[in-house]
Amino acid sequence: MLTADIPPNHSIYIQNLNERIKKEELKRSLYCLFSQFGRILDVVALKTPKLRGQAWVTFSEVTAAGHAVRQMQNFPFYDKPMRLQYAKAKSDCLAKAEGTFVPKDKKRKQEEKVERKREESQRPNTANGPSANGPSANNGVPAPSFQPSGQETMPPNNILFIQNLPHETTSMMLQLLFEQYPGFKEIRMIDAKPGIAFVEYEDDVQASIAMQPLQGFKITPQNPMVISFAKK
DNA sequence: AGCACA
Repeated sequence: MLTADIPPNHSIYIQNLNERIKKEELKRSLYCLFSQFGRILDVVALKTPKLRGQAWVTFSEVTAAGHAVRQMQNFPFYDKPMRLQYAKAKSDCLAKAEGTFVPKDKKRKQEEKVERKREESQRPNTANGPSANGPSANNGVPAPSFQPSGQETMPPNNILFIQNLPHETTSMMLQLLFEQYPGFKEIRMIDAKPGIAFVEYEDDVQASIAMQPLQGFKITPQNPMVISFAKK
């Protein structure tokens, strides 16, 4: 089994992410998407040359990470199928919580210990030449199946915007879910736009209270719903 | 492809 000889970990390692998405939006969207599996302790994404297109999501429970890796494999996210594995190392946030966190310079020393075997008198100048990566015009990738496109960062609103619903979803199904929370007013769906819905509450606070427990709720196994505040 | 915590 080539896929992963990596032992279970609280953190999952995600690759093949859309590199055009800004770091903060990416982290927000990953948080929304993965919170269905359990409590998320941290999301890490860097845009450095070596680390772009990748992210780590750390769960409070290893079992949550396991479910995430299996169920979200190849999930189309910003138009690209996610590749998921367990992370290879423990996340710093967890190590800090356990009090076993080793600051970075000490970590370096440990690595050097291993490298001492190959002690080289001098490093040949084979290091990275000037990067030949021009700003390649990211060949326009259109209309993904799941495109949060900044919605997560909307300010609170009494209307919620729901995405990634299976096309067979009815407003009655959604009502059963959303009316459990106080202040519920109505569901609005648009026949010409399957897969999305608007849910109205009396006020912003009630809307955000409903958003949290229903975030990532699955009407079918393939459709964790993605909830954000509607645009004003 | 690429396994970090700015």
